[in-house]
Amino acid sequence: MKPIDVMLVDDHRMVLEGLRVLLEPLEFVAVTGTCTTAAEVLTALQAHVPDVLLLDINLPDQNGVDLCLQLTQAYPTLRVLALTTLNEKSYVTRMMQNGAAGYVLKNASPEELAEAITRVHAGKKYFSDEVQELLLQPTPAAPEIPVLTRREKEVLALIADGLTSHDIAEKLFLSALTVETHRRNIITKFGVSNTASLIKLAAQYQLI
Amino acid sequence: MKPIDVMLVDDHRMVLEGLRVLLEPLEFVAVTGTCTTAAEVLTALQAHVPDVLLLDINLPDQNGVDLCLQLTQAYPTLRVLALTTLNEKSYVTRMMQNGAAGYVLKNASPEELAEAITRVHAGKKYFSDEVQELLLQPTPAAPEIPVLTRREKEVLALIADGLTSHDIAEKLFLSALTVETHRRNIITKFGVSNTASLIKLAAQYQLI
DNA sequence: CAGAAATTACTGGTTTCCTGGTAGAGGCAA
DNA sequence: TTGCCTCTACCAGGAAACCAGTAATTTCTG
Repeated sequence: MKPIDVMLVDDHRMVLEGLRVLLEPLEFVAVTGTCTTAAEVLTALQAHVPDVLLLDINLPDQNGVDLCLQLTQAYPTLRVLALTTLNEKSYVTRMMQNGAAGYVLKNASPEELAEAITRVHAGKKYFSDEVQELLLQPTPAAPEIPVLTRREKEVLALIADGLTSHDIAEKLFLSALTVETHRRNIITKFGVSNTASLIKLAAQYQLI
Repeated sequence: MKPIDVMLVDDHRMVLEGLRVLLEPLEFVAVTGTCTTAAEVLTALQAHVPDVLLLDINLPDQNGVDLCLQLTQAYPTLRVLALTTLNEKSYVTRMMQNGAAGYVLKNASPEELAEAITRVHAGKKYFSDEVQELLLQPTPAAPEIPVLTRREKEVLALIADGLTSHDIAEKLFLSALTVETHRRNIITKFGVSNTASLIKLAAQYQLI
């Protein structure tokens, strides 16, 4: 039986060499190439598309999340298996949305790597146990960040810088009464009743 | 001539295998052991102290910065060479303060690794080029964060939550005039003139 | 082109904040 | 025991913010 054709992608040569060594005893796996950059991957796949690609997320010239999308669209038979230290839900979901077939952490044992390669090659998904636990945890709801108009954003920034409505009016060539109206509208949108909690929320939402 | 006795420490086996492979061709280097945790290192060094220890910073059971101090104090002949992806000045300075003889990034070539090992074994220091550049960059001055008393912190938090001085007085069982005085003192300490910029700075300094 | 949204500005009022000053009591450290 | 710091509280007044309402003009979008 033809062994699974595997290509390795990681920005560190020592990781690539280590992977080679760990996969070498597996008779059903054949490591046919290694790359340290996204550019190298793109060039290599023009000549030869492997069955499975072990793909790090941190690459020097392009992040692995975007590269994954690019590759899985261009080569539908390719199975991408993320191999990373980044155990974060947002990375996992984005990689899967971009066509990855699996997500493995770098602390995986050779046996786990072998199983992951086998499963994704067979058309199945594979996740490290830790990653599965992570995915099962509820995602806190994103705060309802108010939508501000262009002028409101300007006024908010100046409020946060400590300017009074009178100061802001002078700076923006407006009437102080106009600024007061903008101020009122901003406060209403944030659902607060004074400047202190307005600025606190704006800082939390990184609007200032 | 006796080859340099080197021990490798990293939480990922694939990195350890990769390092082995990269160092194997070097006749003046002998890899005598590998460890994936701080506990393993401590046990191994009781039996045998190498000349040079390649030490990752992220370990599962103890961080490499503290381990470095522990090891260099217990084994004065041991040369510790940090090997990490963490290219941050604070890590570099802390590792060197804790007795490390060198700091190398994981993107180093085998030649660079060889040179680093040789130099630290000879009693010299070694830094990757990127690390040297990093060390030469000026460190931005830390902001002068005001020191608040216990009561001031309480009042500040409540101000940030949008309470008026009257509300705060009720909540803390104080006179509103007392709260006004605390407020004035806080504003003076921050060197601002209104609540908006007070709360913005407090958020920046992570005091609320 | 029409309708909606944004922007501008106003009236009149109340509430809150800020400023400058003062001072006594309690706790703590030298 | 003394001196300093923290906390408490007060006075008076002006500045600023907040509140509720209204409305015309400009810009944007479908």
